[in-house]
Amino acid sequence: MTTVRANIYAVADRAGVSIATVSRVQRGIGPVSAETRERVLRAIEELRYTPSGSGRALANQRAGAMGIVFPDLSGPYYSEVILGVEEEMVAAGQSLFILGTHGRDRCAELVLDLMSRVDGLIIMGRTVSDEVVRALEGGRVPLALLARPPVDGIPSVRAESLRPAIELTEHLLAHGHERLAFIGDPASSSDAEERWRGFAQALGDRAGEPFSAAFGEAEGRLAATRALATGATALLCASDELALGAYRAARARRLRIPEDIAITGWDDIQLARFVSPALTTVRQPMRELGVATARLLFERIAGAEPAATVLASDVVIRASCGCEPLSDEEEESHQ
Amino acid sequence: MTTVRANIYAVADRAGVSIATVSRVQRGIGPVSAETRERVLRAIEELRYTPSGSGRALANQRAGAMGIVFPDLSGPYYSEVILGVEEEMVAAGQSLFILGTHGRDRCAELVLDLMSRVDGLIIMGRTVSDEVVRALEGGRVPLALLARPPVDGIPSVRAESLRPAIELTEHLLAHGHERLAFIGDPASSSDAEERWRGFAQALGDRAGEPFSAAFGEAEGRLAATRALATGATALLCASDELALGAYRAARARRLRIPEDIAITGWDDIQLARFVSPALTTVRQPMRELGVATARLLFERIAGAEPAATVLASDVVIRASCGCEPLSDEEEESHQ
DNA sequence: TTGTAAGCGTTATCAT
DNA sequence: ATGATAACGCTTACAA
Repeated sequence: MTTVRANIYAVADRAGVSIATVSRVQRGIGPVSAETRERVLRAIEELRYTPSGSGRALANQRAGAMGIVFPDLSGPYYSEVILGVEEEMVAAGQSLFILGTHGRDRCAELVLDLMSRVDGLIIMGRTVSDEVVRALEGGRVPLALLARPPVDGIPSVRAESLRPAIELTEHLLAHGHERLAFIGDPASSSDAEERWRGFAQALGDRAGEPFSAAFGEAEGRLAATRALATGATALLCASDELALGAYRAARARRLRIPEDIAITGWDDIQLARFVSPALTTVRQPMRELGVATARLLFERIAGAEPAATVLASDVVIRASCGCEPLSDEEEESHQ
Repeated sequence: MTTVRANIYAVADRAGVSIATVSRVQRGIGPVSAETRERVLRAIEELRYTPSGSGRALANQRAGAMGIVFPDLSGPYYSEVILGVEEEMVAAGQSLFILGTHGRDRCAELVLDLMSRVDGLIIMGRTVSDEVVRALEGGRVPLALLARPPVDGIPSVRAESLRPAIELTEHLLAHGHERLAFIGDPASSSDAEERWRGFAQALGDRAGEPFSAAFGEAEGRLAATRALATGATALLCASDELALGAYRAARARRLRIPEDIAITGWDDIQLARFVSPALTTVRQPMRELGVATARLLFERIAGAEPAATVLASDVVIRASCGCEPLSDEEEESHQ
């Protein structure tokens, strides 16, 4: 089954040349006579020769690969961001390793192992602690952080959360709400934490406490139920998924959205446009987050010291906050 | 910035032993005296030594990595499947490369390059032609196919489409529909092709022609508009995204779903439960597809000749076909 | 128990 | 224009 692979010596033998010549022909560099090239190419073809990645990596002293460590691939957010990274990497001729931590312990070992196979590493979100990040840095290859704040000198790319959170909270206030509640766990990620901070900042001493919930529809439903029990009339949720849970909690209580209870989300997943009423939320530039992080990593590898980047996020007003629904045309223009 | 990395010689020097001993200690195999081990471990720690992946791969004659080639990461389907692959790979101690083709040409080169870095490769969907697959096989490392039919002797894992397509079509027929239309492009993937075949088979000479559309909401809307113009009263869509497009086409025509027009999807994305009316669709075991393919690949690498696998898909009846909506409790039991 | 030395498959520097 | 040959960093007989 596993065909024995032809190596550069086999090709050289077959073509009656040295391995150096084969290497030159293979990579299309250096001086080779047309006739020799012809012979070598034929041998390569006949033997179906492909250079070994590890041999090449060893000789080049570079793996030609990068890695990304992410918490989970569930939901549209992570996959979109990773897709951005992937496209940028491939465009730069690099292969991309992915490693999901899935809340696993011992993932530091896995990250370390991954690190030994790449020329650069992206660490996304709350996968490993700042401590581990510090330990990793300087260890082997350059790091870039994604969707988390910089750690010491290690730059990161993330989307802004504070300003949109304030804006959204003030928007709910402007709708006349007095009892607002925050659904989400500030401890779960730096993004969630910043959204909570914006909420609290806009509300001052009226902020109360967050109704803690991990990301996820079921958790959102539970937390929202608790919030509703306190008499809240507006729910600012840290993710669209949580908001969907809140929708269900509201329905279970026979509350109308937005008349009885206003709900907002975060991320602008496809679903946000389709639920009824359409969800007011915040759009993050997911793809761009990935692209920008890949570029940041390249710069670091090249020896530059790029600054941390914060990309803009935009509040998308739809109907769940109490505003008039957007027309289809207005929706289109958002795409 | 890029710290020079300590290699096995540096550690050996520091500990005053040979590189063989360092290697033994590092991997925890072979006889080493407690005292020596101690010294070596200290040196490893002080120098922050991690074995080079490429050096190791070269000496071991195995990369310790696998790869997956996928068409795109958009939508929940691909990311879920890839997540299944990733988890299984990591559980088996393998790293995972991802390569998206995004409809690129010249991706055969990229695949070839990837192949030279891995011990096994998963090829998903319509990324590369059967021809290229054949050329790849036997070239270097074992292959496993995912979401496409086996090619020659190369086994694959996929979800059944024919039976559910027939079942769904008959269900629409049972609702009294006489003019059914298929939305989707049978040429876009083997899955779509099989769904069309099931549709056509159940309908016999009443099947007509498919209203071709790539996967995607916008395409679905266009194709559905054309289908509606022919007087169709039931639309079987090859994906949930297409079905969402069909929803919009129906709304634009002021048609009620399901009273005036029945619509079904495929995939059971999260959205399917939230649109109104809830979407009747077909659920594929996405995660399991990934897991099963990873296992298949491992078996092949181990020298076995595993058979192709077809996993079951289930029709999920909701409201868009004309049935009574499921209660929340019934929904839960589906999860 | 430890060390020596021969690969593993490339690239790159010299000679020729 | 081509060919020896020495890295690259590791694993693994085989010797001591």
